[in-house]
Amino acid sequence: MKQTAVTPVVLGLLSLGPLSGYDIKTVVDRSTRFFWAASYGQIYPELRRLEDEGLVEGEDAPNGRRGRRVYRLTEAGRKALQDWLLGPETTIEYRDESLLRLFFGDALPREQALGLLEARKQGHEQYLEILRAIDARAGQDPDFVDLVLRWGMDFNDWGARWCEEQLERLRVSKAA
Amino acid sequence: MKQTAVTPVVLGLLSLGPLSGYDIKTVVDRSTRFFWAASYGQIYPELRRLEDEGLVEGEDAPNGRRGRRVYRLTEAGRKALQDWLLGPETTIEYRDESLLRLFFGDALPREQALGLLEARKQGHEQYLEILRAIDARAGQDPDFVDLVLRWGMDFNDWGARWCEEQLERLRVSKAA
DNA sequence: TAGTGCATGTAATGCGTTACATGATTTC
DNA sequence: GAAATCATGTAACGCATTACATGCACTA
Repeated sequence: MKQTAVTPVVLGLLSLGPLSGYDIKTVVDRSTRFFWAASYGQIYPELRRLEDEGLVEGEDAPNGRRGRRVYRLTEAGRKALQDWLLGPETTIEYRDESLLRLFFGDALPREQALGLLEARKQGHEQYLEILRAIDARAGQDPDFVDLVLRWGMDFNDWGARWCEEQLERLRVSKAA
Repeated sequence: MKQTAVTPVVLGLLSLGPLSGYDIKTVVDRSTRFFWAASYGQIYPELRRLEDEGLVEGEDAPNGRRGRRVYRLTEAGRKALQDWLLGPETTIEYRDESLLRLFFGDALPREQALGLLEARKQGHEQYLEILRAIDARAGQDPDFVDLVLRWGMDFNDWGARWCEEQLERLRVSKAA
């Protein structure tokens, strides 16, 4: 079975219930996009491909005259999702621009370099607020969906504290 | 000035001292690749582009008959790096496959889903070991290079603990 | 009736990785 | 003398994003 970056998201979201391509994009933008984005240009072709492979089944479900096609996971699709979940990890790729900046902080006067740390801290704090807002309106999400949201909040909380600690440490070592 | 993903790494690494394209790739693979990768296919064309723009200067420094070209940052290049360091953040894109798996953990029987968390924990532990090994042989790195390494170790330490805590919490809630 | 949201889809573009080619030098 | 490392470079490929096109339905 062919795998691209979008395959597991589509399969995974459909495991939570039937969705249209548009729905999938909407849900992605409200949830996984924080650690796994997907665009229309990937989603629609992928849905057709998965249907050809028998992993999902599409059904026309128009709203009045407006077309709409809803997909649901087949048994084979659920199996494929589980195989992926239990299989070996393939993609290990992070891109953290703020960390890259920090890494080159020595190219800046000390005060401005510390500003980079301060900015990172604020980034964490803002992120935490966004996630808290999502958390507040989150109803009864499945356990592991909830777990990942919790991770996001805990991580950003930790990250903000870490920056603060280092800021203090570096300010002291500068004074020394 | 044109910016691609590889621009800041090249400029940044050259700010620490003159390097060849090959050197840059080697250093990247030992340091930034954890949060910012780069390939030969990006590095070599980028060096020429940056030279055309006057941000770096290349000098032939062959070893015997074997060609070698070493680049150093110009004043304009240092300025460009600083501008980037202080400018607005552009790329915010994470890909965390392990988190994506966790997110869809509900599609698995409970025990196997908890295995996903356990696997993530082990991932953090292994990563931590790798970084500790780097830390041990790290000599006198610049402050902020050091800071980022420290971040990596602290983050993975935190991550492993977090997984452990959640594992305990979920095991209890299951028993309830 | 104008604007927003629903809904599907594709073409162009840009970019990064992979794989390959070439050859010198060092090390075992 | 074979293997690993140094060193540069490019072409092909795959993939994801962006932008665009189209049109219905609801609501202020």
